[in-house]
Amino acid sequence: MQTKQFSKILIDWQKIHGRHNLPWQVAQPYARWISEIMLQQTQVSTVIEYFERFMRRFPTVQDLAQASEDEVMQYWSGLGYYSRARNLHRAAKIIVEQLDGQFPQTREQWESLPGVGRSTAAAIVAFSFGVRETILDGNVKRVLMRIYALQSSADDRQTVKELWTLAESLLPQQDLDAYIQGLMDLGATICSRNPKCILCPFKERCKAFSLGLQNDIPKPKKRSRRPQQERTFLLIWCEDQCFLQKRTGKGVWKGLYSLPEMDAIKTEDEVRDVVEQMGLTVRNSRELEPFQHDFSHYRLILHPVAVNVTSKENACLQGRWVGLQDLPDVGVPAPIRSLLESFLG
DNA sequence: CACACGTGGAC
DNA sequence: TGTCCAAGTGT
Repeated sequence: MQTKQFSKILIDWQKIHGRHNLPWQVAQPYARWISEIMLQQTQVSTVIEYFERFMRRFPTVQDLAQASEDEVMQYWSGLGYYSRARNLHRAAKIIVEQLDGQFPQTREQWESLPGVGRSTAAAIVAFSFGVRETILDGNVKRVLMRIYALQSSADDRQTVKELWTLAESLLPQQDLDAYIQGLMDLGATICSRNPKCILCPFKERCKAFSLGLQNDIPKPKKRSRRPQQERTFLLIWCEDQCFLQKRTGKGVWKGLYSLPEMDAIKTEDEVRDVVEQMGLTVRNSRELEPFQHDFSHYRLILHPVAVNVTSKENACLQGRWVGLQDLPDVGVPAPIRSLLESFLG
């Protein structure tokens, strides 16, 4: 297929059937940057509310740079992949303090900021400044691999390299934003995992469709079985508040507030000992129903133990006490939020 | 370079 | 219930 023909079909389709009223569809680098980061590995329908709330609280890069990390995490709470929020905050400080509040205007400059890779950088400069750069996200990979019937794995190093080259070669001279948006819209709404080929503007030209291979491309990636981990979570509570600690070490949920944890499944007595060692006096305790939470790379079985203590006063305790009313103002992992809401509510 | 990094929805 | 995976990046 000719480059010009490919882009014309896509742009014509996008203008009629694509998405035009998403809240970040403005030619402003700040809004584009925030939305692109939020949209990494996250669906549009999930992002919309987060984006609008985030932009109300941090309308400019200066507002974001000046905010505390805790507050940024609060606004990201529930979205997942929290390194995105930490990197976003770091990058905002760099833009304000080192770049004099001026946004980069090239893909390479954006890529040097934390959390911004090639595809995100390309989307930001293309949508904000009309720079002729291509993206290559999951949508674009799927669309191109099907249209050209590329049967290798979408993660294959050589294939990815070829896809970047192919995507660049297909870039039009006009209507760049409709074209890029069209690639993503087509991938998200038509050329999805279970493609709706009948509705596709490329149905007469798609090699995968003509070969009946649309459901086999791209090849699903083989995933090793998830290991399972059991951990005990301490609901230390007093007067309608629970004790939370900020997670700082390696592993998931860094930067969020969560319950103190212990390895493996602990008995009530072991938990009470630990709480007493924290300098608190235990009034009583009880085990709550265990539940599971799946991460992309492992399964966690949470064993909550509620421990009622006599006082919140303790100088050696590093953390904060949180009640149901405060919960919306704290960055908390999704399953912990759900546990706290049911326990405190 | 394979793996860590979250969550919720689709099937 | 299991599995896949959605506008990827960092290490």
